[in-house]
Amino acid sequence: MKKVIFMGTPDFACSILKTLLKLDYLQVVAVVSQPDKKVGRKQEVVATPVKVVALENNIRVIQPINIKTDYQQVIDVQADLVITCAYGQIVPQILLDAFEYGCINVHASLLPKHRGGAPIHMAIINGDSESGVTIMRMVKKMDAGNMLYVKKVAIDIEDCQVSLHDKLMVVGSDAIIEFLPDFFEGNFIEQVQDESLVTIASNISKQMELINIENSYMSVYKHIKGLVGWPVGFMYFNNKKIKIHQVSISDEVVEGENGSILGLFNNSIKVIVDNRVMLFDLVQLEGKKVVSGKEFYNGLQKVQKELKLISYAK
RNA sequence: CGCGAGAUGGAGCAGUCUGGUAGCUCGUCGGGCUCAUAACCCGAAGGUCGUUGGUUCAAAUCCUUCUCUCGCAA
Repeated sequence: MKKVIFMGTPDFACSILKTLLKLDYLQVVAVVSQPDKKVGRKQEVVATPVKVVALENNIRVIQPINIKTDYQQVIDVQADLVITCAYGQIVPQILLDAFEYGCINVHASLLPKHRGGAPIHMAIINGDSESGVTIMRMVKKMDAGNMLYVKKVAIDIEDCQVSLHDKLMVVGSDAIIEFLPDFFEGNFIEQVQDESLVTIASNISKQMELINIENSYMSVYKHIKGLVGWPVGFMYFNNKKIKIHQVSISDEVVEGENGSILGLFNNSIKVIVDNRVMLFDLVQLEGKKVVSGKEFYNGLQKVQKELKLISYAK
């Protein structure tokens, strides 16, 4: 029975943790997660998803403020292996060296592409045709360690950040199940990452949430799709922010200014992008709830229907 | 007490500044028309304008209490 420490924070990491809990040849002896944070307008203190799962399973939870200095209690746990997945802090070298089997990480991209904190978002925004999960050794440099196991998945045209996230949760769990037995046996190959192919998927910045409607059709579409769920891309309409929560493509070709609203198709508004029709299915005006394109359109005054969706304020 | 927006028939909104007839785009129901579209035409039902109290001859509208929703910031 191997003793494992799991380190992770968001929902994505939960599925990995749950998978580990099902394996009978190892025991999760502790879980490390980010400190509870104040969230939302009311600033309520909320536990991380991984912490919630750990507590449900009566596993000890360690939440270092800064693991760079606050690592001793993790070492004291005395485990054989550390598995991390979207933990959110840089793990110091002393921890990387502290365990017999070392530290391995489950990363939601096909390394060396999309190293960093937002690999799923960037895979969609980039228009990639495939993604996957890479299990790798951890080194000091972020997501740069040797690759141990890769499992791919195709990205469909309709895939958004949320659907790819869900796919990768399944793939990640499968990868763990397939890989770990061989890993403990020493039956695996380490592959060095090709540094010339590295791309960085840093966390989504404020600026990246603004959709530039002047870009090409597919890049606008993929940009919106990549931000679905969180943080959700936006434009401006009538001098207010409008978030685009869901979008579809259409083959209809039209001439006209970008952002013009042509009317409705089913429950979506038809918007001109790059001389083609794009369907905005779910939108949300600043201060309002999420509504279908149809509901949004019904609420517009006659003059407002002449207004355009634009990518700059005023 | 972090900043801000909002609550109006079943849905989404206007009307509030400048108090005085409940409005728009849909949906629903009834009827008509029809080989096109988000179909079209005629008619109908449906709202104590979120909650409390106040000002006034008169409050959706002005002041006030509370509740809930959402955007931003974290």
